[in-house]
Amino acid sequence: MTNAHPPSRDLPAQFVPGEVEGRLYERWLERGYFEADPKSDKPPYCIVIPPPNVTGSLHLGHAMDHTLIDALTRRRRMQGYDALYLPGMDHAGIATQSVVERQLADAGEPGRRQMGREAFVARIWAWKAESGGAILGQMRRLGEGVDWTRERFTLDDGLSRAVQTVFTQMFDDGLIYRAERLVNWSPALQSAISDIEVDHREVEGELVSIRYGDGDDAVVVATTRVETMLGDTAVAVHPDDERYRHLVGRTIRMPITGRDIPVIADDHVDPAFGTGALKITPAHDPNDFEIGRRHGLPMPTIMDEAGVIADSGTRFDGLDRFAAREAVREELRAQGRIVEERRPYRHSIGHDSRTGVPIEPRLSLQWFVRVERLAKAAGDAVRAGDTRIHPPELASRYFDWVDSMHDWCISRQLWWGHRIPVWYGPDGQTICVGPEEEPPSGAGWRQDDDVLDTWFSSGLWPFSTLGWPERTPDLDRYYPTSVLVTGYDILFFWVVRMMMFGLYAMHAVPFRDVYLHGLIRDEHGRKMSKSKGNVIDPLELIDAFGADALRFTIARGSNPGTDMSLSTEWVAGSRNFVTKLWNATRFALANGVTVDMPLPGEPTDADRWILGRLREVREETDALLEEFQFAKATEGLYHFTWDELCDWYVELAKVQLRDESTAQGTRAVLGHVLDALLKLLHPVAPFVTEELWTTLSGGESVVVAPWPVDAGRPVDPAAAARVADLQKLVTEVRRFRTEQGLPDSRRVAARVADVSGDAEAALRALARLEPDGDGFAPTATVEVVLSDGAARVELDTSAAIDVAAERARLGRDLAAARKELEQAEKKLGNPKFVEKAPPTVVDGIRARRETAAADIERVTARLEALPTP
RNA sequence: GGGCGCGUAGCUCAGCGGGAGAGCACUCGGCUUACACCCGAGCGGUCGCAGGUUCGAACCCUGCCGCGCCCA
Repeated sequence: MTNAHPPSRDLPAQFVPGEVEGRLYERWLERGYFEADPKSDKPPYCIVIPPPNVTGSLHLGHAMDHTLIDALTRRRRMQGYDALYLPGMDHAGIATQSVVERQLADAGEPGRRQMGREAFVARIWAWKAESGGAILGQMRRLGEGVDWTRERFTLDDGLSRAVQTVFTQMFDDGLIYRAERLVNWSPALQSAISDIEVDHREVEGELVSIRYGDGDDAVVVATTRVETMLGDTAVAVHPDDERYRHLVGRTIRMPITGRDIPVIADDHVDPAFGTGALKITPAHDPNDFEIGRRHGLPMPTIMDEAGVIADSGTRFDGLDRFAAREAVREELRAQGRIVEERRPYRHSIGHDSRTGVPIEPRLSLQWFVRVERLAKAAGDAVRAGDTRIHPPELASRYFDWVDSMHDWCISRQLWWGHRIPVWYGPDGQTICVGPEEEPPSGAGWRQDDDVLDTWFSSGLWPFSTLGWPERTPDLDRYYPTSVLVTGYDILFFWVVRMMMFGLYAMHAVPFRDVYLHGLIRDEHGRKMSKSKGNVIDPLELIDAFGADALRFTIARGSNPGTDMSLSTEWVAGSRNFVTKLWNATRFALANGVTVDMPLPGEPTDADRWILGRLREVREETDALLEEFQFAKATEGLYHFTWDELCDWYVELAKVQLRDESTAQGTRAVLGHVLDALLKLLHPVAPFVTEELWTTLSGGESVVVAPWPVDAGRPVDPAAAARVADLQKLVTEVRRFRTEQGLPDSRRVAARVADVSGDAEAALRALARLEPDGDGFAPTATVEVVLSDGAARVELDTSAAIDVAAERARLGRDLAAARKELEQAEKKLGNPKFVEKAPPTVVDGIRARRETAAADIERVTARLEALPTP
């Protein structure tokens, strides 16, 4: 293999992320590693980005999406797939329009209505050009392996064509209709919004009981929105309610408006609730609307788009709805109409999820998607397993939603978005104009003013980005996409819509797997919010600790469907891990390690052990990643790297490297393990692994290096057991030293019995023991029961030992062994246990009993041998 | 009100039928030629409460208490 960049075989003492990340990323782009190739003979793998809003900047939620998607696609690329991570952004209708409107207001410029539609939309485009770049820059900082040649925007020409095409098809299929309905109206946005854009929250309001009518004909009704009485057109009671039977069919005179309204009987009135009589305001309450429809009641609208009382024919016209509430209440009070007031009265009301303003149900003419058939298909596809939801617990939420979905209001009274492709003619014609058709011209024709809900276009994202409605090579190859990665919070907003549209337009699910991650919270599990001041900016974390550290932290915390807590300390911990990896590789390089050296024909126990562990870890990592278990996979690699490779193998390697007979084999094993480990870590920590792997291997790039399918060797249980014994022995001697206050710098003469030659050399190095020379006079003995019998280390501490400390140490050992013996004997003393438990379990307990008994005997002897004070 | 989930070491979490774990924090000792962003040794928990199933329960079942989320 020829190398464009001959490796320099050594590394700076410190990894400084800021100095290498940009350079590496540019190199990856130059070489086109991230560009997909539909003509390739490799199997395809595709993930489309959940498009961030152009308004914003990357927050930790995005960083999580992006880290996980990038990890999945990088791994597949290494596994030999033609992997496509497709980037793009969402025009985010309401959010973006609001931002620009606020900018205009702040700058004291004319508002959008004064500017006019065309100028205002042009203004947003200009702003988008400027702000859209911020996110792209942040994605590069995170190291995302996206195919920039395929970047898309929900409002670009191709995607707009896709929107128009789907709209037309659905219109022709009768799946899109226009109707006057009571919709969720946001007085703040002055637009309709869909059900899921409404948050229901408890508020402290008031419940006011009002008397309508007089004398025997009086009826008391209660309401939390007194002002709506201006739009009342009936009072409803239950047909079987004796209290009101005499009133049904008669009229009752309203206070303030002086209108006579009918008393009607309707089964839906709950006679047990309140007085059993209900005021009916059909144009301003969903239930009242239904009752009004059933009884053919008039439906006067008494508020305008901004929530200001209008056309009520009363003096309250012009008052904001909340001011009107007070004013109407006071007027009623003055007229002696108020029977009771409960305040505060806690009840749940809908709020516009974007602005937080209470929703005003409003009767208006809007466009809807008839969802029944589409939602059923979306549910069935998951039931049939065509798309799998991870974690499965969240599938039930999905089913609940699709199985009881209401028609979707898709028109928005905004300007920024896909304009509804419907034209109205001078004689009342309504025609839907497809992308290949010319809109009607001539006097009296005009296009619908509204734009589509943003989620309408994001719902098409998995195929519109691949070129639909054209039948492009990309579309043929990458649809259905492989996985969708997103937060569970937009399961309904987005995932359901993509399922519905994908099945409708493509007749196939949009993705095979859906991985739903949780939210990133602060270090105490609280939601991050600007008002709490606990928001962490991912770029600051990248600046402080490097992109790899942030990515590693996110991956390590991502259990399916579960929120994670994150603090700078955690990211610092990941940075430390990256540093550890860096230094381990530096150690290898300094000792002449390269990859592809032939593994030793006669590996040492340590070699066999670490190669076996590598095999196991690689298999676990693969299995976990296939199940989207990012946290567990990452955690496993963390511990393998730190606790096994660095803490033990590298230390043992130092001994082996000093010995001619094992030095070369050790280099080969270290090279082999690091080669595989760097590859395994690359998907989550791309920068540091690239820098280390290219230096170590001289290879072109780990981005395109093959995934280590054959890493390691089959486990050698005997060798593994001997290494475990050695670890136990070393730890026990270290413990003795610590208890005796013997610093590491102080070598202690020791005589070792019943330990193999190799192990003894390792023990002496790791426990800082020196040979027993002339005049060796042991002052203490450390005994350890190992898998094949007891080992003994006699130590000459060259002074009287601290007997009290040693007595304490042995005392703890004795207590532990006694507890162990007691537990084992209790179990074995239970005949039912011996009879019913599996033999392997019983044998295990027996072995523990024997070990404990031996420990007690040994420790007791040692204690007795100690000099008495 | 319905549904889902969670209560395990000071904090954040993993473990989900057979010996209570991790990271951080804390204590003690160390600049041991990869690493002080480090090394070594430790401290720390009636696994929310109460019943039940089982030879055996943090783990399965039931109830209760507390918390979160989604939907009404």
